[in-house]
Amino acid sequence: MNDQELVALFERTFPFWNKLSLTDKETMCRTAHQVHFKKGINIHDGNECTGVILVKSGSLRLYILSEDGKEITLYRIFPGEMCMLSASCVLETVTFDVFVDSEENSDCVVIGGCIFEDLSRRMSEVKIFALESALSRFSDVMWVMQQILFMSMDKRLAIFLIDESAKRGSDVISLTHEQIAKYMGSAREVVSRMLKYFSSEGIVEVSRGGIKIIDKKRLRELTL
Amino acid sequence: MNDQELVALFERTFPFWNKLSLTDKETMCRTAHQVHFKKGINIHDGNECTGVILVKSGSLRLYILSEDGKEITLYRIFPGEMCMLSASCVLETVTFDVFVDSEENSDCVVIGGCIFEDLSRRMSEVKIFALESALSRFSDVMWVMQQILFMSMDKRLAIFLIDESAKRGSDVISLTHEQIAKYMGSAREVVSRMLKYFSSEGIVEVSRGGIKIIDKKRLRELTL
DNA sequence: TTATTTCAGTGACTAAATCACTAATATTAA
DNA sequence: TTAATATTAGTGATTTAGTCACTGAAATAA
Repeated sequence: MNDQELVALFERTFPFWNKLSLTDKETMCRTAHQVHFKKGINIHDGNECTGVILVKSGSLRLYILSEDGKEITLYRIFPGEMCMLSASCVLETVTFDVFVDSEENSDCVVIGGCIFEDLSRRMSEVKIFALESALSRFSDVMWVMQQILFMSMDKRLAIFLIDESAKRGSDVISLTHEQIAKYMGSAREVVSRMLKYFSSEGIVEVSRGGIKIIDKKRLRELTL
Repeated sequence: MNDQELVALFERTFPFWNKLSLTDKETMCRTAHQVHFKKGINIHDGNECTGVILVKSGSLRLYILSEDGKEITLYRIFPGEMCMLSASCVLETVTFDVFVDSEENSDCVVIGGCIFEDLSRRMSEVKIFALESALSRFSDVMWVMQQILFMSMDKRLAIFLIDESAKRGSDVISLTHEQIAKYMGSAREVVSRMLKYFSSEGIVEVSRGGIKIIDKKRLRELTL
């Protein structure tokens, strides 16, 4: 990715881009790291301030982690999207630890925390953008929490499968039960058993590493 | 509460107060409602934009509600604190519904949503304040979620009792099992049973409408 | 004092998570 | 091409927490 492409990326990601001084623009371009993350590695672990991560390709998963290793996926970050919560130093009001993993081989641009922090201190537009970005994820997280806290497993799994199939534009979902459980904040065995039930009802067809939706109508009914 | 007191309240609540124009200050004072809420009534229900609520006395409870009536308390608001999430129109990025009840007879000052909205559109300081206020609650909510999702009931109850006793500065906690269950996002029966167990272990003493902490050391150990 | 409401106790049941293990399928290395 | 290893899935048993349906005790109001 050359400088021109980087500027174009920043321009469409940051609404404040054109209000920046030339020096600031230059600094951002110069200090931005282009990083490739291999599938399955940890990118951010709540301790250091990794910075603002823009996803060019692949996808990231942001989650919270319990002492005994249980993970709850808060949301996933797809190409064109951004991860603001990994820039904890920019957002002093955010005090909980999040973890970010790459789900696939992912190409990202990382803007160092202190660069962004400095910018946000000097320019209210930048600060507002950072706060709004973080806050909009609050709503995503609350949707996840409402699902976990209020909905039955069959409904949640149905919602997940419908969403996933829509997102991929395919009736085949290539995920292991383990992965699905992680995304849903549940356990593999629970997902396996529920999929077996769905399968016995002719709603899906399960095979190693994949689920095929057979009866989308029935699945939709389960989401109501 | 007279005008002078109102100004003093605004001054210590809103860091942007002194940057407001005289007209804006005047508008805020004139339009602010002083409201008394009776114990146990619903103040905000996610539909309308109630506005920014400042608590002078009493306390409010902010919670989410499931379709079948289950409540999860996100946080409580005490004198000197403020509720920004009830001003949904100011925060377009917040899309989930919250409910607010008065826990006790409470005296509040309510600033209409549109007044605050107008202000936050014109002045970035106000917008930043609104966003930061909302975002700082994000962290509170995540702490609640981590408790519900990751901790066992005995640990959670121990934490709750320790917190509550510290907050009241007393070893006697005057709450019903029902109330405790609501605060903890659990069920009355579960709380009752766990309190019975604590009581059998000599950690607490339970009586109608109250719990007395006997062995704070043991209770603290449970929170680890 | 009685009636009603509020609060707490309890057994039975259910959902989901956890544990401990087996079996099947892929992948890698010899 | 096997054999070895790793990954993925299946399953019964157990535990935890939440739900349901009910009883009884205590407080408050009529």
